Amino acid sequence: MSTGNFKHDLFSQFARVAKALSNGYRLELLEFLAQGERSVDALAQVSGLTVANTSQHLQLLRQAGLVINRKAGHKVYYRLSGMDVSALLGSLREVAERHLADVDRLVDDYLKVKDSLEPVPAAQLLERVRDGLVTVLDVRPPEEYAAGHLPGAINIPLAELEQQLNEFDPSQEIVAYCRGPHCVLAFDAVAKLRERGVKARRLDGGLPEWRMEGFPVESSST
Amino acid sequence: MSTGNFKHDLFSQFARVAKALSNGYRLELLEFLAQGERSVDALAQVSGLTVANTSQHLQLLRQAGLVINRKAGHKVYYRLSGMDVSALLGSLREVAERHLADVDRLVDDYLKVKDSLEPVPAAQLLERVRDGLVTVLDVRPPEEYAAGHLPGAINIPLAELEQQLNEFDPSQEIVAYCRGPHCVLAFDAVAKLRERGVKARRLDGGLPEWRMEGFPVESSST
DNA sequence: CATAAATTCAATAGATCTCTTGAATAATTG
DNA sequence: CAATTATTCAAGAGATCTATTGAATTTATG
Repeated sequence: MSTGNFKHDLFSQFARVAKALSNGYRLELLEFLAQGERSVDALAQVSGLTVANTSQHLQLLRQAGLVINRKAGHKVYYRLSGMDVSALLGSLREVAERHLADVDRLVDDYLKVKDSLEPVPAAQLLERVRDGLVTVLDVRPPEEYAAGHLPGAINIPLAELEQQLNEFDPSQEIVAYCRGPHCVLAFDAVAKLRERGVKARRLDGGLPEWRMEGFPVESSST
Repeated sequence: MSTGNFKHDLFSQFARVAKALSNGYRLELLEFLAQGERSVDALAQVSGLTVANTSQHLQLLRQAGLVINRKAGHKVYYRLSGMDVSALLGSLREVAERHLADVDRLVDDYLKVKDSLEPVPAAQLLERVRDGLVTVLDVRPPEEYAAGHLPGAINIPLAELEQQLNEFDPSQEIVAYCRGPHCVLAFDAVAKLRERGVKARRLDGGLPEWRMEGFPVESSST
């Protein structure tokens, strides 16, 4: 593999990492992994890929140094190799959003509410939670919530939000979050809550972004 | 291209950007472009690719939103579409260096001096330059120097350094820089200078990193 | 120890990427 | 306007990537 040309060899290695990111399904897997550790078939389920295919993608990600795995019983659990991987994904997202017209169009089409929903910055949320001014709502599936969530957040997956709407105090502001900046769950949750007259906003970013800022993360009994 | 699945479509777009980065030659081209605007055949020369091939790679980078171009006379000049692209490349570099054993080995093999050369952080260099304590040395080719360099830096390409060694005041510290964190030019320059008893160190990062920190950049008459 | 569950391995067809080659296009120069 | 220069276009061969399939491996369970 080595050509003896330092620069070329080095850049080929960098390219290897980028190549691992160059497939939509692998990026989806990485977003799931950014929520916390998951087994191969859990990932296969959420991504909609076959198990064998998921396994192959995960191995490729591992060879690129983006994820690591551990064996427990007859399951294999994968997770991100570090927070710098989340940072890299964030960088990729940002460049795509800023320079690709197609992304802009997509986001506009699907997240139309976007403009009307000024997101709450992480640092600001932390203050408000301390002052008891807001309720933090985690709308991800329970497994992801269990693997790690914002301190004090309550977990109501989007599907169940409808039923529990009347439990909310309309005077208390709700801040919802999910997997990341483009995760639709939080958008939908805020829309639903507002329809019912509940004051609701969206956190700027999801759990990985919160974690990257160095803020505390709570997790349920493992 | 659209599947109607928002998440999938969005991630496919992100993957498109990563795909553009998934080739060593394209990463090299991007590093050159991070120094400043260049024409297609200038890039073909420095990269060692044929012109047609270089053009193809550049078009792919353009479609991914990473570079933009302008036509002047019968030349086409390409440049990065923004500083966020430099940031993305830095993120990629960092992840690769931290999690890929091959990169570690490469860097160790070729940049052995690394440990003995504590690099100077950009902010620190700025202070020292103001106090007149150091001479800043740009060892890149003159075209890249002309396109932008650190304020007050003198330009002596590595090849010519040998001849001009006795011009340096041995009591004055030299800080050398080139294209980026793994650019060998600065490493070699520092090694050469030290051999001759000149106090020399390396800047932490190259011009793109300096620029990203928001420090001033000087450029010669265009 | 046989069976089941979770993951990986191996082989393959079809799609995509990359480099080369030679021609086509556009702008400049004499 | 013909010749030159810089870039892009188009087509094709060979390499690489991706999803599928079915078998192999590893660990737990009854």
